[in-house]
Amino acid sequence: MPDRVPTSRPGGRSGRVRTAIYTAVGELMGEGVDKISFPVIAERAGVNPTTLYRRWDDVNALLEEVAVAALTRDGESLPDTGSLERDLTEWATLIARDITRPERVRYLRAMVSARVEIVSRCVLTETRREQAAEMVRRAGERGETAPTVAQILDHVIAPLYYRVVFALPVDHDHAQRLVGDVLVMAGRPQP
Amino acid sequence: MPDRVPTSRPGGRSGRVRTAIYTAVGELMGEGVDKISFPVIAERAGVNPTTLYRRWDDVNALLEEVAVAALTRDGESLPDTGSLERDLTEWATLIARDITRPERVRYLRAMVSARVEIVSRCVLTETRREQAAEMVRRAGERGETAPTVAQILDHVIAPLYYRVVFALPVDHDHAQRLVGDVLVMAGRPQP
DNA sequence: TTGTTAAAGCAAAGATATTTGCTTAAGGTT
DNA sequence: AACCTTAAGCAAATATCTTTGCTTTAACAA
Repeated sequence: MPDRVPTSRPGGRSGRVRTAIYTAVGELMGEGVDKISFPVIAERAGVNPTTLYRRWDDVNALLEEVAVAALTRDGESLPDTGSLERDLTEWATLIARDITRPERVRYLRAMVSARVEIVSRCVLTETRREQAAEMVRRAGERGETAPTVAQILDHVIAPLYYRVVFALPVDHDHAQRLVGDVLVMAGRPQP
Repeated sequence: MPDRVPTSRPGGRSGRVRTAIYTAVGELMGEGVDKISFPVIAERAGVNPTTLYRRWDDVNALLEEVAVAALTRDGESLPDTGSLERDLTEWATLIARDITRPERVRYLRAMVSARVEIVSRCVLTETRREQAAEMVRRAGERGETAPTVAQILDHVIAPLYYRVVFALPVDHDHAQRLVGDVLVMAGRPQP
């Protein structure tokens, strides 16, 4: 073999350490600790601070990574009830329940905060866009008139996130009302 | 005189110092500086760091104060064109232009960030609510059918802020489309 | 197994941030 | 103008974070 390719090694210890760090961040976020620094995270994770300094540029980079991981792995399977109204209502209700959980709120706020990469924020919104598109597609196949994907994002997703982020009340009734509203626009000619 | 009531004294030097600090924060925010600490702000303001430590609990408290001040004093007078559609369109367009300015985006993100007092966030949303209520009231007086205030907040304001906060495009056309959408719901029976 | 190497631990040095006691400046009052 | 008081400035002490060179551990390949 002429050359040795340096191999990265994600398994084993490195993986365990990363898991410990992610868990520590999650705990601290959930507890509302407001002085989240590398030394603090390291202590909670039972890991040497140097490891954090070597692996991430700064605390925000780490927070971003954890937040994306937490916010994108949603076990929620997409509703498929045979009716767009019911699909949207279930979907919106699930999202409402999900993003009002305290750690989720903190993650969301962290994602939004100044120094997080724009691409990471797009990952979040992109997931919702794909889900909405899928439900609209199915509705179209059934011959239902449906709002556009943009309308669903603007009038169902946006209000939910807006309210969470600005600490306004969010619940099932609200989610349902949003869906009712957006369905009224279904088929409205787009300029 | 049996007792001396300690008097606060907002005028003069204290006021100048506070102004210098607010200005410094505004500049640093606008420049995208990401290591905003008391020492950094103090240097920019030409003020002693101790003053900051004595006046605010931490950097976030100060940032919050400045952000609220910046976001609530909007010179925008409320549109009053004689038509709800035009009022809303002008209003939404103004807001869109306003909140997409780089410093505003940073202030918004700062407001949203984890450690800001909930009451402060309410100040922001409350202003918008009052403006919407006023326009709806006028529309009612003219006998126009109008969406509810909640609908305007959910379907016009929320999408604008959502998009800004998640780094999605916002412009006049978008604002106009939102207004068109919300007007379709005008008069829809609320559950 | 055994060797190689990426990544973690350790410890000391360096840089920043934060606190604290005291001094000085300047509004506001008499 | 002379005084009292709040708040700012200053400087030294302290705590916390961040970097760095070196050592040790343990995953992976031969």
